[in-house]
Amino acid sequence: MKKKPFSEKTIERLILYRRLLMNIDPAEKPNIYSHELSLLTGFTSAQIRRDLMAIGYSGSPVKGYDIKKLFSSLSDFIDADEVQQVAIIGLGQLGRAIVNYFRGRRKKLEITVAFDKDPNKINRVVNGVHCHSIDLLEKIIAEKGIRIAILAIPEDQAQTMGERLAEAGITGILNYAPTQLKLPVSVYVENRDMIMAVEKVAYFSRQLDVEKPHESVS
Amino acid sequence: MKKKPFSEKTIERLILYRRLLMNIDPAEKPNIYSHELSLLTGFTSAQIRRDLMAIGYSGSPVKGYDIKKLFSSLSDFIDADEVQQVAIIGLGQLGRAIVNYFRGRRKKLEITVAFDKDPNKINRVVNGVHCHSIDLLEKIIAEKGIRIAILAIPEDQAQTMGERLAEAGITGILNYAPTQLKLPVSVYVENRDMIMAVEKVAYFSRQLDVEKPHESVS
DNA sequence: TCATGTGAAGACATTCACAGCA
DNA sequence: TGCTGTGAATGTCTTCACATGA
Repeated sequence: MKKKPFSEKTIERLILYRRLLMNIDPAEKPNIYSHELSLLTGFTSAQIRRDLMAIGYSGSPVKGYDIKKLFSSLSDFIDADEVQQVAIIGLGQLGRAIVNYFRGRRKKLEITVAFDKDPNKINRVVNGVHCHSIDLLEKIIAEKGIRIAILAIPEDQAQTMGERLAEAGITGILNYAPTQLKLPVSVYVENRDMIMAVEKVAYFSRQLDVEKPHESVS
Repeated sequence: MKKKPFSEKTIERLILYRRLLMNIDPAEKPNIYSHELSLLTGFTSAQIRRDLMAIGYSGSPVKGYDIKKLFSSLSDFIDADEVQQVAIIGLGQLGRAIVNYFRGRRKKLEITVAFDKDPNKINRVVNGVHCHSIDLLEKIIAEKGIRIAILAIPEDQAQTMGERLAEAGITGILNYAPTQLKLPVSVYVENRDMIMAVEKVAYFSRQLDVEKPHESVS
């Protein structure tokens, strides 16, 4: 009856566990211990046991976790039953890179349509995805029942486009524009500003340098 | 004497505050209150006051925060004194998109060199950045004293390249490959796997849909 | 009056440490 | 013996709520 929602951090870890398990052949290695997952992920083994407990998966004290079953439990939890369609807005260099990189990587997620305003792209297939005029956004999203969008457009258009997406029925946005979208709480927004990411890395890199200025004298 | 380190989340917020202030003309609007920043960011005003307190900036109870001074305090905190150079590894579609997007956006951060193994790119200027052979990685990073790298290469090469970077003196890596890099703690790694990001958005989007299935009956 | 700065409380997340089991 | 599952403890982050000051 009581379903306490999972935190963003927990979800990220669960997604990571699954990705790591993908690289293991269950025929070669059928089981895995929490301390092994700890080595692979960098999280503590207690953390991992708690996460797996949270999705209701149980291992065996003798064999650890059954990789095949754990993988499938994680997938049941992470994925929807049906394939979730994703729309990408903006087929500039970044948009095309994302489409390219994404295609075929996940069974239950598919970028099925793109939107752009460049006439050279409209009604053409770019990197395997059909590109429509941005004018048809609302119509096509409604027709296809799409709920997820990736925003890869310049910042000055991001807020307006975010609003259009929300209005069109999108409930999840992955935003690559360096803009803090102001949208109703009924839309989940994940920001991936690259500049901020570099700034953050630069900051922490610098902290490490300060602690241990030159490793020249080893 | 005691400097308790800033958390990643705090740093992210500080970077965001600065970015938002960039969009405000101090001539038009010289001051800003914490509750105004709260509206812009979505964080509570108490949170914002604490963050600004943490970097030692004080506002006035009457006028709030002086935008010009706050901006400069934030910059002093976030930025290094000198320009920090950044190397990008991999000039595929994603790498070029990043370079393109990044150039000239921040005064104290500059992508000064790229590496690739494609002979068609080596020794050419791509999107304004000189591309070197990956064979020269260690040499050029040492010569230029670069400490920050962006990894935009396929996952099967990411771990090896991460190790080379660490060995070459890099202390901060922004990793776009879907790989959990195993590197010494003396290197700060920020992962930006796009697939994981989409999976996360898909998950939370779905949670919202479940709570409020169809907004058709408005 | 209304905003800042902040001690204290509260919420949330992680780790400890051990019972229980095969 | 050596793991999982988990109550309890600890640690971290966020918010509350109010003293203070113009």
